[in-house]
Amino acid sequence: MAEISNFIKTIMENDLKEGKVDHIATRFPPEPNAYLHIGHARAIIMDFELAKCFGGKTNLRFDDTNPVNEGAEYVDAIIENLGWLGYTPDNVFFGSDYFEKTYEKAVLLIKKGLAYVDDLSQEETTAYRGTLTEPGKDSPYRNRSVEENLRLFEEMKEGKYADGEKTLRAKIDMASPNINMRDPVMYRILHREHHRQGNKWCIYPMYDFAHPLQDSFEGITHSLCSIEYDNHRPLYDWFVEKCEMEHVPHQYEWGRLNITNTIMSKRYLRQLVEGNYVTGYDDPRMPTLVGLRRRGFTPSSIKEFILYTGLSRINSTTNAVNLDHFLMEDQKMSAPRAMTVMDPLKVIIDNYPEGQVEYFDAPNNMENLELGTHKIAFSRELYIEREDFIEVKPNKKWKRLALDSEVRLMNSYFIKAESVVKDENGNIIEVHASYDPETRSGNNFTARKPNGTIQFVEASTAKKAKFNLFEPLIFDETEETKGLSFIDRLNKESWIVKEGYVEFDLENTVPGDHYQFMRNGYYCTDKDSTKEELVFNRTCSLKSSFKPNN
RNA sequence: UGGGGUGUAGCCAAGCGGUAAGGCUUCGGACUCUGAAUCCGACAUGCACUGGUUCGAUCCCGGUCACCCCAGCCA
Repeated sequence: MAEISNFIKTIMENDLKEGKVDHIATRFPPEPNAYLHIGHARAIIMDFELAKCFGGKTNLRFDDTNPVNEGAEYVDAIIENLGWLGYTPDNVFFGSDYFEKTYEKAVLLIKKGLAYVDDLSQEETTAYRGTLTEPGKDSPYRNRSVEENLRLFEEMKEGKYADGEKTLRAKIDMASPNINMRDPVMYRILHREHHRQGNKWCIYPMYDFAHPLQDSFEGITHSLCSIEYDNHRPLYDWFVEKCEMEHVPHQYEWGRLNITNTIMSKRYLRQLVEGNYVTGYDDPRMPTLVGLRRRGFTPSSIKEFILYTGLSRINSTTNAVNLDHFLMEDQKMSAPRAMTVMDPLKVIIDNYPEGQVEYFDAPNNMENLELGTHKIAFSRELYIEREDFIEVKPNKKWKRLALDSEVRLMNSYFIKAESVVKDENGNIIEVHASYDPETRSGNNFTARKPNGTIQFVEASTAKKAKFNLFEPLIFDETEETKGLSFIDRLNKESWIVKEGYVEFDLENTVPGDHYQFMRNGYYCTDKDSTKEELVFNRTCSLKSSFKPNN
């Protein structure tokens, strides 16, 4: 695995060296309200790998301080995804586990005169906050006595007030140029059932108040988050200090990772699912972990991608080919290689005995012979890829089949195309060819060089298959689509299904199996496969230096 | 327009005062029972721009420009 190296690691090294910390502890804090995607994978991998570098620990902490959208089904999915990536948290905690302790800290702040109960409505709060360029003004309730605040907060907790009627706010500075410091709300009233706490609470702490406390309770040393929280760091530090936290965690930010032409925001992902633009969160075109998995991405390919991509404080958009590269790197020595025909054209070997079928032993992976061999059938009737045949060779660079020229059928014989049969519209429906027994695979035949090597499948034994050829969801970014909503920019032609054949050997394949279908690229068996027909998702293509025009 | 963050090649990204790592992409060439893979080779006199300090600046200082984030009782 690639060695991890980035500015956060340097910070950790220095903190350790300078004695600022004596251990490293990180946490991955998802809110259980969405499926994890590749962006989360980066956070997970960084949190775990960075801690691992120093023999530290990493907690999984569900940030469930807002009962509105959160649910247990996401908890299980997140734990499962983490396991898939190969990580076992040292602890699994819930932010809601700390509600009692968090409440006590809020009381402490009230007692210190640093928090107050506010009666302003939501609209009024917004108005009082001021704008980016104008300072806010103090709430008329800002100077209530400690006793009154204590009583009111207690009453909030007891459910005496309706949602939105009151809030608990930190008393900081309504004129701060940093809007996050203008008396942020610490607690809001929400008469909602919590997925773990039930109806025990009707006040819930806000992220800004809860998060630093949770980090402290757990002894987190380096609290890593994305760059948009940069503005919240002063507040994070303020709460840690004013709440007199024994352990002092620190927040560090990094830039978000985007992939070209895909959408990562949970809101948009949800729209794609709910609008039936995709078949679900595990649609192979989705950037979710379950989607990538179904498409054929492996945990190690994702890890390598993340580790090689690195990180900085810049929000970056990596080209999707980078992802493909690491998948291919991961698969090339381990995925069995097999022949397929996705757009079949019948070839009849006229000089091959009718009714005879012979079998060849083909290596599963020419570069890794340890993977063993499989049987390839050969007979008088075969299918080749339609694009691998042309009547008249366009130029000397054409490396496929053409009339009067010879190619090697991979793992079997040389064949020479002799004539074609066309239908009434002039389309080629059959190619007649001859084979040369001398050129049998394994004979080390060197007397002639073939024009090239192409794939084939034996007609009577091949199994039907469907190939989902698609791009990950593409969101056009052109001049014409500028300003359109993301859903209107969605390229709906991004899923092409081809119906063809695979070698019958793949009959015993299981959903999730990986193959390289030679020049067609890497594929993964889909769960939609049936006994009659296998379904494959293209995971990534190979590079091709073939240009049809040269 | 207040505050904060960030600008190193087509895309990521190291570098933190001593003369621009690495990966991906791209382009040549060799090899090939995959037009793949592999192997060789090429690819920033330049670090947003501009002044200054210095023997020396991508690194330090000043100015300018561009992009991103912040006005939820979301996280």
